[in-house]
Amino acid sequence: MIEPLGPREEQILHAAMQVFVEKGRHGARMQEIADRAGVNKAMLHYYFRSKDNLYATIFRMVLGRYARQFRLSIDTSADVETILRRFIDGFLEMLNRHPRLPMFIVRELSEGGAIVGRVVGEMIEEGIFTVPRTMLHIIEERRDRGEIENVDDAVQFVVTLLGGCVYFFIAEPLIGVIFPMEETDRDAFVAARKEALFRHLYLGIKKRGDDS
Amino acid sequence: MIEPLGPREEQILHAAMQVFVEKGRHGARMQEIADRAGVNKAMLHYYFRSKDNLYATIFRMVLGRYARQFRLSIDTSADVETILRRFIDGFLEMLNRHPRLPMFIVRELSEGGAIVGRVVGEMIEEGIFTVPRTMLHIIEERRDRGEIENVDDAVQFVVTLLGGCVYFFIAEPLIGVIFPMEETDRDAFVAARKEALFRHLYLGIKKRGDDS
DNA sequence: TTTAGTATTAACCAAATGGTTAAATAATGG
DNA sequence: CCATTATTTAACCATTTGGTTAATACTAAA
Repeated sequence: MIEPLGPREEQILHAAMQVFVEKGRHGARMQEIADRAGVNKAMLHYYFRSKDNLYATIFRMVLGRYARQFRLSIDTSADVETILRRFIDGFLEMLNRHPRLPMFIVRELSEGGAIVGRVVGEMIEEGIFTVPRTMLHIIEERRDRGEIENVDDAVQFVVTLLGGCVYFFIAEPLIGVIFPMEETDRDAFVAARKEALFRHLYLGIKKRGDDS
Repeated sequence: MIEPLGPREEQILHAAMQVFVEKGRHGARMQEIADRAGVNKAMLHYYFRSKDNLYATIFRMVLGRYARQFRLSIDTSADVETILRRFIDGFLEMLNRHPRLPMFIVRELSEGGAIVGRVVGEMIEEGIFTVPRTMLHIIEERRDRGEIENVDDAVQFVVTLLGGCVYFFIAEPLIGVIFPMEETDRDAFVAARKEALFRHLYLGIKKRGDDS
C-alpha cells in the first residue's frame, strides 16, 4: 500500500509541509514550494497531480503526526488524576514544540471543515486518531465507577479539556494584547498553563473528601 | 469624528461583512461584494480605497459588535458564581447567534495576528474591549477577598474560560466527527455546554464547604 | 440654464498563479 | 549500443483578480 518515496518526493513533501503550515492552503505558492525543494515547479505536478492533491497529502501527514504523538500520552490503567495530568502535560508539550499545528488545522476548518472531517473520520476508523474518544470512555467509566463526580456529560468535559489545551496556541497574539505580561516567554506560560488547567479541571470533578 | 454613512456606503459595508465573514480576507472577492451590494465594483474603490482598507473597516466593525454585546454580560457587584454563570451564558448565547464570528477572528489571527493585535489594542485603550481584563480583576479581587480558592494565576483561569467558550465554535466540524451525536442540533449542545462549562470551572475554584 | 462637483459605469490593465507542453536529458533494460 | 521509459526543464497559457480610467449621468447651487 505504502510505496517507498523517492528522494524527490521527499524533498517536495518536506518543502510543501513547511510552506503549507506557514502560509495555509491558499497563501502557499507552488513556486515557493518548488524553490524551497530546489526543484522545477513542473515536478510538483509531475509527482502530485495538483496543488489540492499535494495539500491533501500534507494534511494527512500532519494530522498523522499529531495523532501519533498525541496517543503516547495516555495510560488507561492509572487513576484519573494521573491520566489527566499526563494528558495535559503531553499534549501541551507537543503543541509547544509545534505551535503552528493547531492553527494549521483550524485554518482548514475555516475553509468549511470538509477535508478535516473526512480525514479525521478516516483516521478514527483506522485507529490512528483515538485519543479524544479514549479519554471520553475513561471519564465515563470512572464516573460510573464513582472515582469522580460532577460529570453529567463527559463529552462536554472533554471538549473543555481540548479547548483548554489548544486555545492558547490559536489565540496567542490576542492573549498577548489582552493580558500584557512582562517576561512572556511561551515556555513559562505553557508550564503555568499545564498546572493551572489541570487544577481547574481536576478540582471540579474530584470527589469531595479526597486528599490526594 | 464619525461622519454619517451614505446609503451606498452602508449597502457596501453590509455586503462586505457578509462576504468577508463567510470567505475570509483572501477568499472574499471584490466582485462578489459588489454584486451582493448591487453596485459597480469600481464603487468599492471609490468609497473605500482598497480591499485591505475595506477589510480593516469591516474587521473593526465586527470586533466592535463582539465587544459591545460581550460587555453587557458582566456585573461586577454580584458574587463569583453569578458573574461566571452570566458571563458564560451571555457569551455562548452571543456566539450561538453569530457562530462564524470566532472563526472570522481566528482566520485573521492565522494571518499573523498583526491586524487583530493592533485593533484589539486600540479598542482596549478606547475602553470598548474591556471584558477579559475586567473578568481578570474580578477573579483576582475575589480570590484575595477569600471568596474563591485555587486560583494562583488568574490569567490562566480566564484563558481557560475563554477557550472553553470559544473552542466549540471553532472546532465544531471536528467535534462532530470525533463525538458523533444523534440529535446534534447546536442549540442543545450549546445549552449543555453552558451548564457543563460553568460547573467544571466553578466547582474547581469554589470554596470547599460552601453549599450554594 | 449654466456650472461645478459628485456619483456611476463599462472597458481595460498588469500582475500573479496554477497548470500544461514539447523538447531535452537521464536511466534502464535488452 | 539502441530503444524505450522515466525524469527534468524552460517557455508558455488561460484565468482570476485587485485596481484604474476615461467617459457619462446626476445633483445642486448660482
